[in-house]
Amino acid sequence: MKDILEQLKQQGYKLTKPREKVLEVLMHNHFAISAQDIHQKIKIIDKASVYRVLNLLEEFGLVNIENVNNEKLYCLARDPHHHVICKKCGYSEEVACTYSFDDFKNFINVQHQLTLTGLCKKCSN
Amino acid sequence: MKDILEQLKQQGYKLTKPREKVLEVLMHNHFAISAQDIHQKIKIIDKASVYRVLNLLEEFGLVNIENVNNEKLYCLARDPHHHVICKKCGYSEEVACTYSFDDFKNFINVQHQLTLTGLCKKCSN
DNA sequence: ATAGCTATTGCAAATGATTTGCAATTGTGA
DNA sequence: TCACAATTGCAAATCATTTGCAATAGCTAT
Repeated sequence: MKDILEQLKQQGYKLTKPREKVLEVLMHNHFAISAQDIHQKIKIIDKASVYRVLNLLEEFGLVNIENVNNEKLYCLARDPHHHVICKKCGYSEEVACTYSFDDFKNFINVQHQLTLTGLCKKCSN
Repeated sequence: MKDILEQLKQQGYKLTKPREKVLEVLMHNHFAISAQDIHQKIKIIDKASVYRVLNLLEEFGLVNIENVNNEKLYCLARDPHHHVICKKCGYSEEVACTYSFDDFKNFINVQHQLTLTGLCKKCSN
């Protein structure tokens, strides 16, 4: 986490409580989590600020994003991996990222976002 | 298109104008398009109905979905492929889908949704 | 330490995509 | 053609995310 905060600081961004807190939650949460749920865990921080921090992290490619039920789920971009997420209950499991891209001729700064959704065993009964 | 409508009919769904019109737009549009833009092209159909049709198609796995700027983009699921989409202007190009999944032990009915976003040449100046 | 400048925050209100309740309409099978 | 259930259009509600702005808090130089 220090790494990331330092990295941001080097870019001229201040080291603030919202940034620290949101990163803390992401650090301790190995699965994809929504902005709403992050805010739930750190109510001291305003929801708008949670969104602002997440957008900053996204801009720097520091988080992976997945979309489930019209809501973005965030996860720190450690090793490239994704999640299978149950559409009903939200249960998820890690999946290694095996995707490799050719270079894009006409695009720069391409980021990918893979969302795998399905029904977990429990919910499929 | 007849195929899809027939397929739905076989499942007990009625053959209605909204379903026909939305499919028509998707047929003629090889790139990812938003519900809003679909509605723009067929204003006779209510926006709510456009959404209902799209959700139905999604349920049946007949469309691929990508997420750009908090908005879902739909594309008929013909051959497995995706799009690189410019975050700024919306310009997009097709990309073959090279993703292959292992079987999932604890999930069924897994669908994948891959979104590639970046900046196109024009917008990167 | 302090002062001062600017980035960042919290708050409340706005936005915008998507969903929903319900009465009216329409497709389908008899 | 009739009757019934599914589906629509409309308007209002939801819900995630964004934004304007005044107040606050980092950071740098003194």
